[in-house]
Amino acid sequence: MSQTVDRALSILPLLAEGPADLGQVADRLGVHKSTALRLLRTLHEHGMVYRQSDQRYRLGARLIALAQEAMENLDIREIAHPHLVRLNEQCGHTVHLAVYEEDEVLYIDKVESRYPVRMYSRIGKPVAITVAAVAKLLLADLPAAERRTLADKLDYPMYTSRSTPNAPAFLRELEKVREQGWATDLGGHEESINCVAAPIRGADGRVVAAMSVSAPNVVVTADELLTLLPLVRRTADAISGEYSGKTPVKEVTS
Amino acid sequence: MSQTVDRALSILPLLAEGPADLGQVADRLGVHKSTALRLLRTLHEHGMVYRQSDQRYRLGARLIALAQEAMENLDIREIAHPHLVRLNEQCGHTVHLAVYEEDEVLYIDKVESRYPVRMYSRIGKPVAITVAAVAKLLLADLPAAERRTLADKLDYPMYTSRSTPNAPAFLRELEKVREQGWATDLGGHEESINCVAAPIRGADGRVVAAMSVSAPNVVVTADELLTLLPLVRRTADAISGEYSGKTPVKEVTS
DNA sequence: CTGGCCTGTTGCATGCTCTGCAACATCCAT
DNA sequence: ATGGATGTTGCAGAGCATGCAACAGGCCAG
Repeated sequence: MSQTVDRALSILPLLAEGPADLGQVADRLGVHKSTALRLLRTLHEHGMVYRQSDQRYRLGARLIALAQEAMENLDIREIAHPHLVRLNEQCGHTVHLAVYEEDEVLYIDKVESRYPVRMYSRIGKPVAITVAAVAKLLLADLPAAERRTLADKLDYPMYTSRSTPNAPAFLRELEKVREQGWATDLGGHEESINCVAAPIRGADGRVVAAMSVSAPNVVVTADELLTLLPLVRRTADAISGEYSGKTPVKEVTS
Repeated sequence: MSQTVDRALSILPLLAEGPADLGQVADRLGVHKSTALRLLRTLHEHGMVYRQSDQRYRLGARLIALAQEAMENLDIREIAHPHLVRLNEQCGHTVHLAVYEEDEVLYIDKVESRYPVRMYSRIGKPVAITVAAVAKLLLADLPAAERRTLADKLDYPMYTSRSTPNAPAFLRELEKVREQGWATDLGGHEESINCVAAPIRGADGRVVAAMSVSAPNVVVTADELLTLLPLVRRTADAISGEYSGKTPVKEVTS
């Protein structure tokens, strides 16, 4: 809607791929160098980009700090965290918390496995949306029409032979997940890693977040992991209860 | 430099304080509601802000994802991480890695203490710049003029009775840190927590990052923690060596 | 040393694009 | 129903971003 801002913001994902110099930015934006320079300057003043010693630009520190504050403002996270920790203490595996927002699913919290083998994932990282158990739960709760639109828009990378191959298969899976009220990912993202996930619901019954327990085959088999399902669901329900019960009003001392 | 972008970006820190509605945003920007609306719409299209169910805006998921990528692009982090883990295995305490950028110091990596008592800090969180040991190291390396300018600009919150009280004291402390090549924070941020920190230097000898070991009084006394100094310095030097040695050129497959 | 080439920077005139206004829409509480 | 919130749209005017061209500075090769 606003051309200038639109262009400026387009610079950020571009720089996320790696540092770039003025010329490269101008080219990829399709604008004159001087225009790109002024946009970058403005971004710089706000700390959104940083100019490294070789004069190239990369994403700046303020961006990281803002994202940090953004995550701390998500109150599901605060409420859920102690529960996640407790679950981790009980089962020992990696526990994740994720939310859906505008065609993306993001991990917003994580408690590491106490086993030496850890999986690669990071808070803030977008989830493999077509295969992750938490993603299935979050998407399964969308209205059917929206689900279909989104499913068509997605790519279906074959991380492994058990990855969701295409939109129809994905929609069928979502329907199943929707009915059973929980989800799994059995080697769909990484061959040797399995997950069980359960939904966290708000007062109105809508899914506001999802949590999962993940473990590699070498630690527990998929079947053994599935025995944890009741525990995971109980934890998720406990969080749901607390989230719905407490006043969702946040007092911010500004 | 660019008014429109400037205004749009000003919205982000504003929303970081907490969700706000259109009117509040317009007021605090000093613009007409319709203007604020269009800016917010543009931010929304880029996923930088999110409109929650009560129509208020808050920071969006793309911001978090971008920050995530930004951190992954910092190569000091990749190089340092295994060293930090090893140090943590040796001493058991919380290990932090931080960088300075444009008047801010940020934690960019952390390995948690293996003791049950943990300290509150998060990756991406800005550091208490006037007291943290890592901050002192990073600032002590700036040119004297810049140091003075910055010191004047800062606030000096008295977190504890041992916090740095004002600019002159801070500059004196920086001078000392600069000469000795390491730094401590003995209860300057939280009464019962002490840190020892050492600098990580690039090929040109400039400090590019700083790392610290932190532990609460209840686990080890300040004196005991200080005995770890040689180990911390050795680790920092090892990282420095690897960072300088390797080709700093980053190949990006675009 | 000197010339060419590359990248980043500045001043300026043009006109596109952003702005504020006012009217409208919508919702809630009175 | 009626008033007053809040969010939204169309429009005309002008403020501001744009691209151009000229300049500055670094780097390499000759």
